Amino acid sequence: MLIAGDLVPGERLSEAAVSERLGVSRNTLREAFRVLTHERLLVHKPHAGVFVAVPSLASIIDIYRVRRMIECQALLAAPARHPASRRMRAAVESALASRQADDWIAVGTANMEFHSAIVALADSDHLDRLYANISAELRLAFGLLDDPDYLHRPYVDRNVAVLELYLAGEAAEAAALLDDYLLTSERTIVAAYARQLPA
Amino acid sequence: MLIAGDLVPGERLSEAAVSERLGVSRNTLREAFRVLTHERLLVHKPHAGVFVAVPSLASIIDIYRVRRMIECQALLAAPARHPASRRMRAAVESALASRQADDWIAVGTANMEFHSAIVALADSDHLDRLYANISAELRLAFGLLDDPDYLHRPYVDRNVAVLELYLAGEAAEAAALLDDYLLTSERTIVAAYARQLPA
DNA sequence: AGTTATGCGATTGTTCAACAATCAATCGCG
DNA sequence: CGCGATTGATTGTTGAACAATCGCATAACT
Repeated sequence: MLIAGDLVPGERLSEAAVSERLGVSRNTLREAFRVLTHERLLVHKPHAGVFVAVPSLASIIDIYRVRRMIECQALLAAPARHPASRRMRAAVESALASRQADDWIAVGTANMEFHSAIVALADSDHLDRLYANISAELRLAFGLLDDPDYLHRPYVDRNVAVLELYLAGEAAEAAALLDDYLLTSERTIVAAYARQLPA
Repeated sequence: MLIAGDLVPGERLSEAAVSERLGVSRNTLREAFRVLTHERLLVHKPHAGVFVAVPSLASIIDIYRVRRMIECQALLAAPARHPASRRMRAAVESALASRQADDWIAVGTANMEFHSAIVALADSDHLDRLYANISAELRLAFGLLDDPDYLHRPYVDRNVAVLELYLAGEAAEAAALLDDYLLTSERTIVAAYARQLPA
């Protein structure tokens, strides 16, 4: 429900209401709340309840800083023909197909899968898990701005270019392109976010 | 108890026993177990219970890979005279004092604080949290090998050198030294670990 | 004898009900 | 109109209960 955008950031989640809604007991629900809070998707205010996290501007900027560091390093240090490159290719093709069908939410998830595959190039469980968390948090932020076309369209072709460069063995160029790409993406999101936040 | 080494990796934690030992109810304890499991300090086997995590060799190698990537990047990109440099200096001095007193556990925690401060140079909440998790996991591994002298002694002087270089504005040299330092540290740990594991 | 079924005991998974602690909003009062 | 006390609702925590599941020891069988 959180990553599907069914829940509005900032919304308070009553234990009684949600547990009845989901058909589980309060105690079981609290266990789930604890881990989701640890994943930063919920925030827990003692004696006040849990709320759907509202990604702050600072948090978004932080996320992009981490993404640039991790994704670019992963791409730079990746050996040629790493197994994860199959995932990259599959994600790119899925994005292209979804763009053809004008399904921009699918394009968005395909793009995120592409970046997740890039991180997988580093062969690190810890980085994979960190990236999964970051992605979920970013999804929450995306849910706030509703214009998937504008958000995801420009990056399909860039992903193709990054993939081509990497497959051609030009890792440094691929990383540089990715870094620039992430910077502009960050700028777009931050702008849209700042525009919408005061409202 | 986990990071203090009171619990042996692999040990099973009975809900009833631990809840009585700590004076909390089973439900409350299960909430705690859930987040500690999410932090990788415990492992949860369905219908079998939770166990103190046993850091695998693969996990240790992974941790060092992540450390090299994050710490070196943080050091490289850090602006001069970053606030966190005070933490670095304080940690180094604490380590020196503890070495004088032959308190090698204190030296170990001071060294870890030093590296935590390096990560703080990146000004990233997400990286700080990731590093806290990694540190706890590493502490668990250290608890398995009991020779704090051998594990921490060689690195006090290296930390001094890294700090000096960074403060002198030679970030690249500092990062290079740190990278080499982490590589030899990893080698030492892995060797000691592999030596002790079969027993 | 060795191996496979079987039953038992113990532990986890989950729920429910209850109560204390705490917070927020309402109401009353100066 | 501002401020403080009271009330109401929600969270925090506990204890007990029961079903589901697993590991193990016993028993049966080839």
